[in-house]
Amino acid sequence: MFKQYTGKFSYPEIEEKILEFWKEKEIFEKSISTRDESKPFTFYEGPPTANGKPGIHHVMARTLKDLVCRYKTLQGYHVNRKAGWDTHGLPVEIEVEKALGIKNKSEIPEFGVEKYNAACKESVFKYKDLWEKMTTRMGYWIDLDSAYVTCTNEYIESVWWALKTMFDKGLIYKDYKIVPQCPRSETVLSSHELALGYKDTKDPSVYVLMKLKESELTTEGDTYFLVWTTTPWTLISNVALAVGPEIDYVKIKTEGVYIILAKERLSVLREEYEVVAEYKGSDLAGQDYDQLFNYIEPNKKGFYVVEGNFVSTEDGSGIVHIAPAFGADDYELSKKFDLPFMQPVTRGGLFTDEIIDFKGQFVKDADQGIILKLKEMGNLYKKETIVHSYPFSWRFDNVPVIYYARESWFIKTTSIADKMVELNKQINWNPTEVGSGRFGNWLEDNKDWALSRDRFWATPLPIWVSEDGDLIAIGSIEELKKGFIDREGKKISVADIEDIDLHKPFVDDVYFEKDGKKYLRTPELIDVWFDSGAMPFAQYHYPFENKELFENNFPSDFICEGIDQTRGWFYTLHAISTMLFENVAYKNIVVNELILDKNGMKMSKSKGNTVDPFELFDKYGADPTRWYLITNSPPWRPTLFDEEGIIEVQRKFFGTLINTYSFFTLYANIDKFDFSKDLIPYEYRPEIDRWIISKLNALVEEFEQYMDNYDLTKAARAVSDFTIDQLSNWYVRRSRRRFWKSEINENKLSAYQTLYECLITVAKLASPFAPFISEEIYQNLNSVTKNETSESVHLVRFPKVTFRDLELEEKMDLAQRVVYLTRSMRAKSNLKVRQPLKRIVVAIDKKRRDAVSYMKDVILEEVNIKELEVLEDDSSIVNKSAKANFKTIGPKFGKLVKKLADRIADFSKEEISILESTGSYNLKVDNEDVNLTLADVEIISTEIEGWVVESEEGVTVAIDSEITEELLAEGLARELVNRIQNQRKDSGFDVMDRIQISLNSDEKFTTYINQFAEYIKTETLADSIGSGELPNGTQQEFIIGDFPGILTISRS
RNA sequence: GGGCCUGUAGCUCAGAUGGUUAGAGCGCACGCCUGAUAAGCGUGAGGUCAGUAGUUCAAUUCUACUCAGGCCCA
Repeated sequence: MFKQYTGKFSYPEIEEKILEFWKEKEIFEKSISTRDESKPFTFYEGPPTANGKPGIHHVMARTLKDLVCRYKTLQGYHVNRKAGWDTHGLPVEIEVEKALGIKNKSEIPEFGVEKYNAACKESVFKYKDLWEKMTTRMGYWIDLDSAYVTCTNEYIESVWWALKTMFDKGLIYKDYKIVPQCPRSETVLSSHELALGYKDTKDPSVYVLMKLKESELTTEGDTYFLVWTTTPWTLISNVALAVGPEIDYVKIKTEGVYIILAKERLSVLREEYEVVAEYKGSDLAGQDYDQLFNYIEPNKKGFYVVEGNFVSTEDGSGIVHIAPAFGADDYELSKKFDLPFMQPVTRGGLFTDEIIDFKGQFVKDADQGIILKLKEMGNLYKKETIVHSYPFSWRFDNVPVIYYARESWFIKTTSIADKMVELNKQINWNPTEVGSGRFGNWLEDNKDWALSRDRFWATPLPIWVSEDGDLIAIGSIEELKKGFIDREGKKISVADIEDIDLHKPFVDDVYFEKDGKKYLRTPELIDVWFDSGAMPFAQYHYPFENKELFENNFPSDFICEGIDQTRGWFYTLHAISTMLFENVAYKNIVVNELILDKNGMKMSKSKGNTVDPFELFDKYGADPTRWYLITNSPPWRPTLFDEEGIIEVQRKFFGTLINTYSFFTLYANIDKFDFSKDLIPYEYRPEIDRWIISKLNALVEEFEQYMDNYDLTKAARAVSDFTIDQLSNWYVRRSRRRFWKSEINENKLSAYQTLYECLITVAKLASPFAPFISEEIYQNLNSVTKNETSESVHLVRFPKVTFRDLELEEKMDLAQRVVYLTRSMRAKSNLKVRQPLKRIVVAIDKKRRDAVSYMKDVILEEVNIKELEVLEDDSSIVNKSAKANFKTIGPKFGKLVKKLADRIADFSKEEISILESTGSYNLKVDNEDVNLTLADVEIISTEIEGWVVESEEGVTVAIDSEITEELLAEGLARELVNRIQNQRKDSGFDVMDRIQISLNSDEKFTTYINQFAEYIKTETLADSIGSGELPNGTQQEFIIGDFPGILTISRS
């Protein structure tokens, strides 16, 4: 017996049961072990940080990853799926600091770095259970047991190997980097933290005059550059001025002096002025000016004008003051022009002693004093206050963030930028625009990777420095063992220590001795992005172990993550692979966008619009949730999440699929169909069976193309459309009768075999997307037939295309069109389908005429009409009209198109018939000869004289609505059958029960009915129709047409 | 400020290598069907294809700009 569903179909219950089945039978393991290792499909899992709760967007990404891997498995690939956890980094530290009540970075050494890092490690796994639970529950198949973890010694060792390799290639160097930092805690802020702290604040807006040195620009008299800043304290460190090379500047005369500023910024001047000269920015470059403050003696040449393409004329004066220690653009320019570097400010934001007037003052507090000083010096042109958005430390109220140059280690990615751009072209990006746009531009505009971080919980930078600045890099534990640690005044070899931990503080205590010099570790850690970018090899502890395994699995065939990873994981994978292996890290990539709430807002805890995946799974099941996420919109478009959508998916696709399955089992169980009989060759099956099999194979073809193209949304939609429109609404509906007819013959067997094949194939195609329900259907079907050798739908081979009949598909398509037209006409003229009608007439072009005749029986049965007539070509009663085919006449006739189209629309019957019979027609438009062929014109039959018609795409249908006595009788009989059937059901009779019918109505009605007594009996499984009393019968009154009556039925 | 994406019916989304009638589902109104039935089908209402300009015989589609939303980076 096939399993039947009575009552409610509980998705979560079934899914839980399937999960147990998978676990018990080790289906996931088998999905890998049954595949040939020599045909690998490599997938890399981007490691999530497990210290936050998983959300709906994780379900999205994981569904995508899962379904591609499952699909490739069906295709016979060996798909290793190793999970991974990202465990290092600032987000972890922040969580821990909160938990421990640490407010300031400097408190951490007091607290104890060892204890602190232990807390970090623990915190990372806080939500690991929840993550694993979600992963399992949603059916994401990934090997959690062998997951790589970035904070293990093995993993770090591989990362060290990579760093040393780069170091040896000369790719790692030390330089300054401008970072936003909280002066109170002396902590560098990540961009995320920075974003937390923006608020509107009042700042001085100061215009300063800087005097030009004598040159051809100063011939008229004293000349000044007008310079604008909102951070007066940085003026002390000014070393240059920047202008936009293409920007127009003017020299004006005002208040007895000459001032240079951007032409577009003249409005900032406080007095009347007179323009005396104009320059391009490039003309000003190189002009020297006087140093504004003389606290610091420059160590090289500065104080001249340089070109900077970041200069704008949106605000200020169009001349930007440059202080390399306090701005990223500034610093970059200073490198380019070899400008002096002045940093008279401590990390805590206090002026150093050399600034005698302001020493010890917090820079922001010194602003007012500096402005006063400028006024005294006569260099202050104008002072205002502005309100603008400026970042503050999120840790402390009212502590402004200071941009500050700090020493940092860099990787020279610019030296391999060209290679990265070139390799990027080999990657199949989905969607393509991310690869060429967002990612491509990022590569083109490559800057060296700022590698180091001044924190505690991350991979230590394995570089040791001697007193005189010599560097050595350590690339393995083996090498580390050559170092020493001093414990309790004794020098111990690292090789003698058992519990080596490649983290702080252990590695900080290790030192090396070489050529009489002592090397100490540089205190920095590395960017946690380096960890994840190293996963292709670090996950296998390469090159220390698994050499072959790594080589066979590099590069990966497929990765998939959110768009926010563009400059994160996508980049670090690419950069590291390019540097170490001169190869791409991934060949195909699917990028998914964010999931927004139904109003298009970003989901966040503070807005309370987040969605708990577990709730969805419990309410609707994982499959409907997965299906919804994939089919709703392509993954690379922002998805508006709406629970209603899941309900709809559940009802429409899954509901229909299960309904179709239930229909099959209802009759298959009655007839004990178990597929034990031989397969009937497709050629010998009835038309409708051949048709649906052909459509099914078309689906398989289409599906495979979409999937191979990573068009996952389209693939799933195709499965859904087939199931609902073709399989359920046409095939099953058309074939119902064949299933419930009692005798078992070849025809019925064919119906079973056909529907069975459709169901099991749909289950296979849907299985990557909806792994649970497809498994359920597969198991139900196969447990009876044992037709398939695979233990699970996820172990089968992808279906092969076995049978197509394109001609038949086209014919059925046409038949469907005629049927839909006819139904629509019935609806409009209020002619119920149960009332048989005499005749329909179809007018259609010659080519398709035979096809309609051929499909006659299907059409007639479906619309309950007795005859179908296809009008012949020369039929005088068909009116035709012509329409221009713009696609062909456009290129041919160009400007004539409009007039020609009007002319064609006005074609007479005669003109159309000439064109139809000879295949061409000559005419003149605007005195130009025009030769039309049949292809240039679309000819449509628009009406048939004396009939009501409906037409669509060249198919015109007319209906003969005359109802004869006999047709009326048949219609009444059908109505009666309908009532009897309903009553059977209401009375709780079984489908197979035979019944007796008693009918009491007027004589005329009985006469009509008696003409169709046999028909009624067959349809309703009745042994007799009479008018006598029926004991134990159920009764109902009815009105059919104009006839009232009483109907009684009882079981025979 | 820069880069990228998006804007089509009340809602969620298709679509068009540029071709004259822009589709589907949901929702709404009306009707139908039903031995798959807490389903299904049809009909109808509902659109300046965000706006402006350009290219073209022809633009919702291509180009430029503008506006709105989103993401990433400054």
